[in-house]
Amino acid sequence: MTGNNEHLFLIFENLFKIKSECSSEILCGCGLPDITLKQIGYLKIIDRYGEITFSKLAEVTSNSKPTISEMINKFIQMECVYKKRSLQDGRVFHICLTEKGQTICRCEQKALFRLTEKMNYSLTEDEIKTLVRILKKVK
Amino acid sequence: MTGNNEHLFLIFENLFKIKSECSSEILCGCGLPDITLKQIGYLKIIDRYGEITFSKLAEVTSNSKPTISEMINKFIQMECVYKKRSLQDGRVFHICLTEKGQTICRCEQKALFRLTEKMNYSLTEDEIKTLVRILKKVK
DNA sequence: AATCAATTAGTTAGGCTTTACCTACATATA
DNA sequence: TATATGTAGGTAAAGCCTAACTAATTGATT
Repeated sequence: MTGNNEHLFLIFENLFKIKSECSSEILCGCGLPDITLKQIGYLKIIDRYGEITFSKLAEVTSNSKPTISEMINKFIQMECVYKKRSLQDGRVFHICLTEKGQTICRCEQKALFRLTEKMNYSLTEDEIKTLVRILKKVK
Repeated sequence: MTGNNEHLFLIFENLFKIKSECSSEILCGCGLPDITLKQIGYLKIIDRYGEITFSKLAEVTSNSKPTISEMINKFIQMECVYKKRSLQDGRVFHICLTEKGQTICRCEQKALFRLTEKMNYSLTEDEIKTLVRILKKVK
């Protein structure tokens, strides 16, 4: 029992390490070493909406509009988002993620995808089926 | 191939989600919602040394000594570390992690351990052996 | 239909608090 | 005297705010 758990721990520690190396690599590739957790959180909200106006973003993040203006200006400098003027209403801007912005907020998913690619590469089709069958049971 | 990868992705996404729920739970349990990544980084350095003096910590983190004093005072308030006066030299203090401090910087390991416990609980011994055998191959 | 006031979206200016640093100087112990 | 740590006071950046501004739209009124 304990021996098994020990083994499992070491095996999964290795897998988690591989994944976190992938995500560090992806994030480093964006060239924004000083990005903060808060900023990533806001990028994720923008990603969730696909496109969002300043007012709506102020509303959903419970911030004032000037705070959002400032934040978005910084994001534009960082090349994470861009502004798109609305055709219906000239006062309105839609905030969209750039490629880089998407990479940052989907970093963990991309890293996980790389990990599964590595598995696909190292394992046979049968082994993968067995793996899926067993791990499906874990709740 | 692609189908397999898709399956693997979903299965592991679930496992990673379970683990990250565990680590959030552990961290929330510490009652320090405003702790920063920098602070956690410094706690990990203290953990690595086991016990460390102010001067040494200033040296290894490339900070000035007053910066360390200030940081440690905050950590003491947060109940993450305590000071222990050296018996050999009354000028020297050793900085040690409290239980809470250890919990914070070993949070990811504890979460991984909880995940493997869940696996142990959900799977048979044979399944675990198969799992270990297969996953050992992933590089 | 033309116009002008009110409303709305976003910006600018200026200010506050906290984090995370610093230097210069003070205190206690060796 | 030299060394370990502490105190005082200061800086820059992050992340927030309010008040006042500009530009576009809406809608009531002539």
